[in-house]
Formats: sequence, C-alpha cells, structure tokens
Amino acid sequence: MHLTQESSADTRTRLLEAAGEIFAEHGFRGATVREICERAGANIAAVNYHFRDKEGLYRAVIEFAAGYALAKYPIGGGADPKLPAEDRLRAFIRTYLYRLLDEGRPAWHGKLISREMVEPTAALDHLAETFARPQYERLRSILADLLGPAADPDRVRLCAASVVGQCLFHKHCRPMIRRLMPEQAYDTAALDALAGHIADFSLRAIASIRAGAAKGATP
Amino acid sequence: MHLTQESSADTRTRLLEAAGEIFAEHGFRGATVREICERAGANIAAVNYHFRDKEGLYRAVIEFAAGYALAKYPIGGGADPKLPAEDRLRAFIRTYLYRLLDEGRPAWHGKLISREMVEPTAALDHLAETFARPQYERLRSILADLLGPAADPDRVRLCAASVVGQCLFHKHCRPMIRRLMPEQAYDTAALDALAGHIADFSLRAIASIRAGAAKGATP
Amino acid sequence: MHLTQESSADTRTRLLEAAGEIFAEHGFRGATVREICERAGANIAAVNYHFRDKEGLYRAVIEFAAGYALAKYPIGGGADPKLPAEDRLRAFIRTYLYRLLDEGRPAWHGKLISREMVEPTAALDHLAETFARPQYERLRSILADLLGPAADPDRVRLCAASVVGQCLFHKHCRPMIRRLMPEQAYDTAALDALAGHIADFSLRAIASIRAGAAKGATP
Amino acid sequence: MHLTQESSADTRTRLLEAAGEIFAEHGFRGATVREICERAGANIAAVNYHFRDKEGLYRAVIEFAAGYALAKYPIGGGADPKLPAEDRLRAFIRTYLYRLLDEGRPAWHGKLISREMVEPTAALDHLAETFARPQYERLRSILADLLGPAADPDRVRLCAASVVGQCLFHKHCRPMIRRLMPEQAYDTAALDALAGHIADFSLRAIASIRAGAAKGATP
DNA sequence: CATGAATGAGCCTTCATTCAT
DNA sequence: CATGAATGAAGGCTCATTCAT
Repeated sequence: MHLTQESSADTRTRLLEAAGEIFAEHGFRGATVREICERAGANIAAVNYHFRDKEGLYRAVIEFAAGYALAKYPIGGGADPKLPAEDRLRAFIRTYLYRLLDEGRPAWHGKLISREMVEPTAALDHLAETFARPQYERLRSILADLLGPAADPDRVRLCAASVVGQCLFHKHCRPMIRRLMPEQAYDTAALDALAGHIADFSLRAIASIRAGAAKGATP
Repeated sequence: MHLTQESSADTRTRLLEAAGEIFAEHGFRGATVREICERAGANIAAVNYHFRDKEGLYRAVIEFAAGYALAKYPIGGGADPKLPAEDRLRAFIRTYLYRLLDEGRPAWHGKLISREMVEPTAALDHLAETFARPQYERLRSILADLLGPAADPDRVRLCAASVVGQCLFHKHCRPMIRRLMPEQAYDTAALDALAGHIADFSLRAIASIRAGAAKGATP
Repeated sequence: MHLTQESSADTRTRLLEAAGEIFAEHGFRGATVREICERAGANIAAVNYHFRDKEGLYRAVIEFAAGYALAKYPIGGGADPKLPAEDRLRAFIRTYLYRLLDEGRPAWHGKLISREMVEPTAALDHLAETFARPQYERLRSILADLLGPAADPDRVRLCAASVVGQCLFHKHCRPMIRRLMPEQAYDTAALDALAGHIADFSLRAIASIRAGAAKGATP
Repeated sequence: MHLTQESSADTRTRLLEAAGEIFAEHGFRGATVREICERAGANIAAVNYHFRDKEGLYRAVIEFAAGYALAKYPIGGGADPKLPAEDRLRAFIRTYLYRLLDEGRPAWHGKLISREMVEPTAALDHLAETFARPQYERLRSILADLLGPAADPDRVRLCAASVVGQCLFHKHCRPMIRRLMPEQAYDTAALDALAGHIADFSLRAIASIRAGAAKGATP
C-alpha cells in the first residue's frame, strides 16, 4: 500500500498496455512516445524514466506479450502427452490458431509478433528462444510420432513448416484474405472449422507420406 | 526528344529501383526520401518531380514490382491448361515459390508485398485485384479439378489457403526460420526440394480428401 | 503575321494576365510561378524567359495594371477643367471609386495596388510617380479652388487625405466591411450612392471650413 | 511551479513579441518560424510546443495585439458617455488615430490588422467580433446622436465609414503618403493636428447634413 | 525560341530525449 | 520520484531557377 510504489507500478503497467496497442497498430517507428504516454495517462518523460528509452519499452512489451500469450494458451493446448499423436496434433493446431486469431483483448500480441517477422528487431532473438522454440519442439515431437521412426529430420521439419504455415497464413495475410476471400470468417465457429480443416489436411498428408504411397509423390 | 526521354526514364527507373530496395528494407515510414535519392544518384526534389510525393513513389514501386514479378514468373508457371491438374499444381507451386523467394535481383518485390499484409496501405487494393486475384483464381481452378465436381467451394477455398500458406510461410517467417531451422536453405536446389514437398504434401492430402477416407484420416 | 512573334506576344500577354490575377489573389510571395504558367498555358520556364525572373514579371504586371486602369478611367473622369469645382470634385470621386471598386474584369488592378501599400516593393516608386501623383495633383487643384485662395497648403493636403481616405476605405477594408456592415453593397447603384455620399460629405465640410464657421471647429 | 511558469511565460511572451514584429513586417507566409525563434532566443521547436504550429502562433499574436491595443487605448478614449456627442466624437477619433499610428512599441499591432484586411485569414472573424465591432457600435451611437433622430441607418453607416476611412487612410497608405505628401508627419503633435482636422471635417459635414442644407452643399 | 527535367536552398513540422525544478 | 518546458536533429515537401536539347 505504499502509494508511490503502487502508483509507479500502475504507471509501468499502463505504459506497457498502451504501448502494446500502439506498437501493434503503427509499428515501432510509426508509434510515438507522446501518444503512448497520453493513452497511458502518463507524463511524456515516463518512458525514459521507466524503460530508459523507446526501444527499452518495446523490448519490455514484446516480453510481456509473449508471457501473456503462453499463459493464456499453453503450448499444445495442454494436451496429455500420452494421448494419441493425432489428438495431440489437433489440440496443437487448435490452440495455435486461437492464440493467433483470438479476437478477445488484448488482441495486439499476435500483431506485434507478425511485425517482428517482417522487420525483426533485437527482440526477435529473445522471442525465438523463449516463445517460438518450445512450440516448435513440441510440434516436431508430435510429427515424429506421426511420421514414424523411419522419417528423416528433414521430412519432419518440412511437415512442421507445412502445418505452421497453414495456420500463420490466416494471421499474416488477413488484409489480403479480406479482399480475396470475403466469405472467410474468424469467429469461434469459423476458427474451429479452420482448425478442423488444417488438422485434417495435414493428418491425411502425413498418413499418406508414412504409407509411402506412390500417388503423386514421385512424378 | 528520344534522348531526353531516355535519360529521364533513367532517372525515373533508378529512383524506382532504389526506392524498392529501401522501402522493402525499412517500410514506407522508415524509408527516407533523402536516402532513396542518394542511392539513385538523384536530387532530393526528383521524387516530387517524377512521382508527386513519397506516397506516389511508393505506389509506383508497388505496381512496378507486381508487373515485373508477373512478367518474370507468369501465373502457374505458364503450364499448359490441358496438362493434368496434378502437373499444373506442381508448376503453380514451383513458380509461386520462385517468385517469392528467388534471391536474384531485384529481390525486394516479395518483401514489399509482405509488408502490405502486415501494414496495408492504399496500394493493397490495387495489388489484390491486379496481382493476387488472378493467381488465386488459377489456383482455385486447379484445386477444383483435383477435388472433383463433388467438392464444395468452401473446401476449395480452405485447400487453396493451405497451399498458399505453406508457400508464404517461407517468405513471411524467414527471420524466425533462420533462428529455429538454420538448416533450411533457399538456394535453387533447396527451393526445388521445398516445392516438391509442398506439392507432395498437398496432393496427398487432396487425394485423401477426394477419396473420402474416414475423418480420422488414418487409412 | 509572323507566327513565332505573334505566339510569343500572346504568351507574354497571357502571362501578364494570369500573373495579375494570381499576384492579386495570393500576393507576391504567395503566388507561384508554376501556377501562373499553368493558368497562362505556358511553359514553366516562360517567366524566366520573358521577364528574367519572378520579380521582373511582377514589375511588368504593376505597370500594365496602372496603364490599363488610367486608360479605362481617366483622372478626374475626364471632366472639363472649366466646369465648377464642385462638379469636378463629384466627377473625381465617382471615377476614383469606380476605378477602385469596378467589379468588371480585370478586377485585380486595385487589389495589387492595395497590396503595394501594405507591403511595398520597388514597384511602388514607379507607381507613385506615374499613377498616383497625377491624381493627387488633380485633386489638390480642385480642392484649392473649393477652399479659396486663403486656404493654406496644409489644409488642402488634409482635405485631400480626407477625400481619398473615404474612398479607399471601401477598397482596403472590404473583408471587414463585409462582416460589420453586411448591408453595404457595391453594385453600380450602390457605387453611385456611395460616390454621392462622399462628395456630399466632403463638399459640406469644405464649404463650412471655407465659411470659417466656428461650429465645432475650435473647441 | 511559479518560477517555471514564469520562465515559460517568458519564452511564450518573447515568442509572441518576436512573431508580432516579423508577421507585421513580412506577412504570414513571408515570415519564417526560424527567424521568429531566433529573434526570440528560443529553439526552433518552441513554436510547436507552445502554439502547436505557425498558424496557432499567428492566431495568438492577433489576439494578443487586439487585447493589448484595447487595453492601452480603450474604445472611445474612455470618454464619459454623458459628455456632448461632439466631444465624444473628438475623443473617439483621437484615440482611434493614436491606436493606429502610435509609434511607440509595440508598433506592429496595427500593421497586422491592416494585413488582415488585404489578405484575410481565419483570424479576421475573431478580430471582427471582439475588436472591431465594439468600436463600430460605439461610433454609430455617437453619430446617431449627432445626426439626430431623423437620420436613417444608411446615413449613419455611411458617415461612420467616412470617419473611419479618414483615419485608416493614414495607416493603410503610409508608404504612398510618404512619397506623395512627404511633409505629413506622425509625431504626437502631428497626430493631434490630424485628429483635430478629421474631427473638424466630420463634425462640419454632419452638422450641415443635419441642418438639411440644399444638396449642392453650398451654404 | 521553347521545352521540361533537374537542381539546391529553405520551410514547417515532428520526434525522442534531456534537465532544471 | 515526477514534471513539462526546452532541445536539436531530421524528415517531407515546395519553389524559383537553370540548362541541355
């Protein structure tokens, strides 16, 4: 109940949330410290005080976002590792899609991470190790199970890329999708249908690959 | 008049190319007119003279990039429409990947378009209609052939998204891929292998879907 | 009928007229050579070619305007110097007002001269000698006749200022008049009424001064 | 806080005064923010900080000038409304002239307002209502008293224009007067003489009008 | 004679950051 | 700890003018 400490913590948090929204909307360069401070109800010098400079604030926002996202949507949807690999893949895809496209607040996490892909900053290294790698490893282990012991690592990697790419497409290409596929919705029902399709598409492909059927594979 | 025009076209073109590189690298806001003019060996006022303002230059760059990309890599790889759908899909994917990831100059086309996805400008509308839609329609027609007359449009759309998503992943997530999958290369051989995998993965999935195997997808 | 000469003279004249309008509207600094050339249908370099630079064009416009105004409205309305001084003053005021406020084309002469008062350029010297001084001398001679031989030059000068000031007010303060006296019109009828009032007001004052009445004069 | 505020008010005020001089000398467009800041001893960004932009500074200068002018020279010279109308008119004219032509610092008030007449900005509306209208109403009431109850409002308005026009002439036409009437001075004594003449001239005219002498005005 | 592409100076504005209080 | 006035660099844009053709 130390007023100063509490109010200071408040300011820090408000700054973090305001910055998240504005960085997500306008990017690092497009965002202005002034607007962030105004939206946070803080003084213009607050950013320099709490985060040293604009970049320090940005780093803090990225970490905050990654932590929050993983807390809300644990990797793999928290599915029991003893479940069949098929179920684990379905859970993984569903959770991944929700984490990306959940329209509930705060909605700016994913947008920030998308930006990092296109115009990486120093924050991407940290993000890759603490946020992305665990998810990637989880997916690889699922796919290794599905593809069987005979599958070489290259094939696993390529399949992982195929699964993740199908999901991220709906995050990264939203503006274009809105124009070319206006019938594509992203409410809860549509998200479930989408997760179903991606899981289906991927599981069928993987099953076929494992079976080693010649169909279409080697022309 | 010819000579003047040619020399003027030179300045215009140099401006266009310099702007393409710098817009791709730093984005619209991050790019500075000064740097563009310096790299083009032109006066600071040249942008205003030839393109009215920074935004006019940006629009011209986007159109130039789209036109160039389609000229170098025609939609669907120029595959004969009478070829089997399977072959047409392979050609489509291969050409699409090359268009996205070709490391030869000018390499900035795709990057610009990626940026438009994350932070769309007014140029995206034009791009969607003249550049993206024809490709999307081509892909849909191939997939409709592959899925057979019984497939409903939603399924076709979702499969198109799956195919395109697998390709774009390697464009949009390059910085993250470099960190998580350092073994993934993008030279010509790797690109061919990648195209092979994506086509394989997709064709197997589609064949399985068409065959109507049990939803669980384990044949 | 030498085409080049004619077309060149045409260009010069069109430039002069376009410049007059635009200088009157935006002032010397506010006017742009580009807009002037566009309105005149001339090349961007035409001003430098025909008038050396922007200032040369401005000087030429001022001279053109003064000459045109005096040609259309001769000093004193061309009244016979043998007419009674009263009639000559009425004619002078009426012509002066028309010259200032005539809404017919080209309407920009007066506006340019007003500007010269507020922000004089080198053109004002020329204008004072060739345009304003003859009018001032004419007015002084009329007033000297009206005030009689006993009037000292100071009194004549002050009365001239009173007459001219009453007229110019409607030129220089038009924007303020429109706001404070919206009922004040400037069509032909209103101009005649205005000229009547100013002449009346001035003649009554002068007559009273000449009569040397004590009324209100020396408190 | 007081000290800070005082020092800040200092910068603000210095900016206001420097801007007043420079706007008066070169007009809104001709004035440069750089020169204003230099003369005020302030940073180039100070204008943006205190007044948002150049136009905001201009508006503030106009209001400052109008307020200052009315504070130093109250409308009508603060003459007792119970004084005879004749005395009130003399006081009005004298104060009006001083307000216009006082050569003491700050001398730029009137010049700015003159400019607004020739090239009005959005500031003129505000100026008309808060600065000019009260003076106009005061003058009308004096003239209505002088002209008597039989005078119609048109006549009152025209007479007001005659009085004001005689005063403003010496403000608006100063550069031309200097050339044509070099003997006209504007020191205190000359100003008093000028005010005397204008009041005299006007009172005689009005008295004659009220007396309804023949239209020819020769008594 | 006329063109129009090219020039370079300069203007207003914005921004992240600092520092005295 | 917190404030907000002040800073200085830099950015986009406009303009009059020039010069090769």
